[in-house]
Amino acid sequence: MPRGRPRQFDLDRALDTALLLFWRHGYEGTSLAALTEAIGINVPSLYAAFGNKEALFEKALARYLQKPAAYLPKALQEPTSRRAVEKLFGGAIQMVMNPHHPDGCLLVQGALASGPSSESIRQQLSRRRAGAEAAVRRRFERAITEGDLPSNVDAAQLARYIVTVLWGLSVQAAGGATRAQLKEVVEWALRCWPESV
Amino acid sequence: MPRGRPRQFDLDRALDTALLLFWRHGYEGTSLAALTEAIGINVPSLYAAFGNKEALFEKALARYLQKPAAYLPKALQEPTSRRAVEKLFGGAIQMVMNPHHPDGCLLVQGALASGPSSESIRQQLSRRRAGAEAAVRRRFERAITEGDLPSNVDAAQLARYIVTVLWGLSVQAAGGATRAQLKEVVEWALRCWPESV
DNA sequence: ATTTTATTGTAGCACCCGCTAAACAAATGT
DNA sequence: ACATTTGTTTAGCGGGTGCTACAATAAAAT
Repeated sequence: MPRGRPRQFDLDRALDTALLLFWRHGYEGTSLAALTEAIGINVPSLYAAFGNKEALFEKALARYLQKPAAYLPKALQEPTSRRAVEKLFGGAIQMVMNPHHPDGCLLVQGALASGPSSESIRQQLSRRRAGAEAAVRRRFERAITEGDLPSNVDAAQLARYIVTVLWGLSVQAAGGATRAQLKEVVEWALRCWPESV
Repeated sequence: MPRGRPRQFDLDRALDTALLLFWRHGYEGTSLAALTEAIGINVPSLYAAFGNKEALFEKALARYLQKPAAYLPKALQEPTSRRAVEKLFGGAIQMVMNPHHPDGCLLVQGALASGPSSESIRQQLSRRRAGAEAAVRRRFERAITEGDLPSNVDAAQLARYIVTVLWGLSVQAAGGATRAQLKEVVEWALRCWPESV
């Protein structure tokens, strides 16, 4: 057991609660008062545990990527690129429409546009989105070397198209689309899939 | 000339300035102080002219739909649905990448997620997005009756797919994508276009 | 010239923002 | 028992938020 007085709340549960708030209301739309009230602690405890609002968001974001957004790297492990993308979209819809948490993707809802004080958060989310796109691109590059995708396909272009639809799904989810509707969107999106040979 | 002391600033120019700020920083990220400073007036003048922050945003939004976002209804006037969609995406890219104003679409950047105090703005933008989708859907329904699109195509589904890509383009633009990259995305998006007959 | 109407400038409202100092409480180490 | 370490509590900081009362100003109407 550590030295001093033991913490009276669970760090992970607190992070989960913070994640939900940031997810639903965005970085700017989530106040410290809302965070501390939802977690059930008071402000100094939050600061002692997480640093400040920005650091708390970053830790919540890391938690987001490890848990709800883990469907993405997992989907890319599918044996074929086509099945990877199908699983990617399937996982995205399942996450984005999960009634246990807000609709949409934190990488999009967190801070698309923001005031000057939240610029760094905005940029960080932008980088994370670029990271997701890069992961998809690398998967397609591998698919090309494996003959799974035609060699005349530009992996970067295809990846950018796929994640563009992905971010679009997040916007649609925020607008109240249903799961069935998003599935239809994905079906349309994949009709252009380049057949091998 | 009206009765009292004449207004010392131009309403339309002020609205344009407000629009740019809301567009770049979102509704929540734009403070009254930033607005009045950018317009060059002080707060009571703004309130006398526009009501309050919410009303100002709504008027800026109306201006946005009439000017920068006018490409959408205009594109739908093209003789064929295919050319309408091509022009729609072309216009979107041109707007979303215009160096004279922020990257992205106000309907997406304005308030995707927000705090409780901006809920009504969020919902209003959501309704506007749904309105855009409905306009595209109606154009496709017309195309089906004209034989321009196969009758087995679901106009609502296709419209939802198209605007999903559209909102995705806005997110990509906010992430620093180039015009050429967005054009490639659109090219991929349209490979699935249902051929007539 | 005076009254009327509308806009502008000054000043400040109540409230919320992110954040922190200082005292208190609960555990461990010696 | 006592000091040390750490978390919690209370209280409040400076500054920003959206917004408004009030007086000064500039035009038209009489």
